[in-house]
Amino acid sequence: MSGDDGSARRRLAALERWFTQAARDLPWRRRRTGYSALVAEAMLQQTQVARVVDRYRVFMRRFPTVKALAEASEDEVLAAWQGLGYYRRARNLHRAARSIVDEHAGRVPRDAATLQTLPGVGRYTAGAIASIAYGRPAPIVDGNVTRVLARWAGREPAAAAETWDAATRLVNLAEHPGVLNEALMELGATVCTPVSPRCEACPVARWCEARAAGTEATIPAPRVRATRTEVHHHCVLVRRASKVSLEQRPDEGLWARMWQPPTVEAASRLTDRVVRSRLALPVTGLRPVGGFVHLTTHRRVCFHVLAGTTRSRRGVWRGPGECDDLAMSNAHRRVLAMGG
DNA sequence: AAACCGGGGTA
DNA sequence: TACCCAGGTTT
Repeated sequence: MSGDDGSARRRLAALERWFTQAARDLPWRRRRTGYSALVAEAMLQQTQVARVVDRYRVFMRRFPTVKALAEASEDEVLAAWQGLGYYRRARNLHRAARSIVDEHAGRVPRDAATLQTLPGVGRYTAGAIASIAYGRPAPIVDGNVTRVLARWAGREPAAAAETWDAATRLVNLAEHPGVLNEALMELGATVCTPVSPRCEACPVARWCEARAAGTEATIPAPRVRATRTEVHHHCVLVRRASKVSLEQRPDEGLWARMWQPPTVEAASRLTDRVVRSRLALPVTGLRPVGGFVHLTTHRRVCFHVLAGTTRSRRGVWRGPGECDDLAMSNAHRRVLAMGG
């Protein structure tokens, strides 16, 4: 072992010790299995811990085992994911469960390379499951790790490949790979935060180059975001008796395969009569009932909600409170609520 | 390498 | 308002 490795080991040991006493009590830390790690990591992709905690508990009660998840329908899984966003994660998790049952004897793979063959499991998620659930020395790089390592080195985040190399060196020097990996993320989430890092509470502050240079608040520099394109969704609450008509969105793109009221999409706002002319159902008494703006990462979606009636019976119909089993975005739940 | 994919908490 | 988040997939 080189002297550098020796000091690196001491720093990592300090970080691991810190984690064992500072770790938040999170539901997926109570009982560690490959399946619980898979579900948690899928939910946590681009989503903050606080938003996942309750959803994880409900999801695990509904689908307690890989087998239970594999046997569910895609619509059931999407409905359980409702409101979490990035719905492709739910479809990938569902496909991964079926792959585990069909091709891996119902056992979650233990090595990162095999894990990465599962749908929705990339290098990060594979490394997280392999290290945290199974103790393997697999590296992970997420938003937290990138920021922590950049500040530790006192410079802007390196190219991805270099960050992965650094994470690989660290995890190979760790006493407990899973503990180190979680410690790096926990540090980024609770101490080495994007704004106002709490360096006084940091177990590795005395070795931090950004701290020494006083640059911890400016690393990393804010990213430039693409501007959101504006789109207009004209949603029509088509009533017959006390029910409304629902349709399924296309297989690809925003809210793929999720449910919505009959909708006419356009680049700009349409008049009511143009909306009516583009509906599949014959609608009478069409009138506007409101609107709102829904923001996603890449779009500014202007919802224009209209209501009308029809005598047609075609399509899928649901009464108030009969939509819980259908996968629907938060925005479309809001649209339905405008129907009174 | 860059675009696309949600939604909400936070300052 | 604009930032960020236990990223993955596709082009």
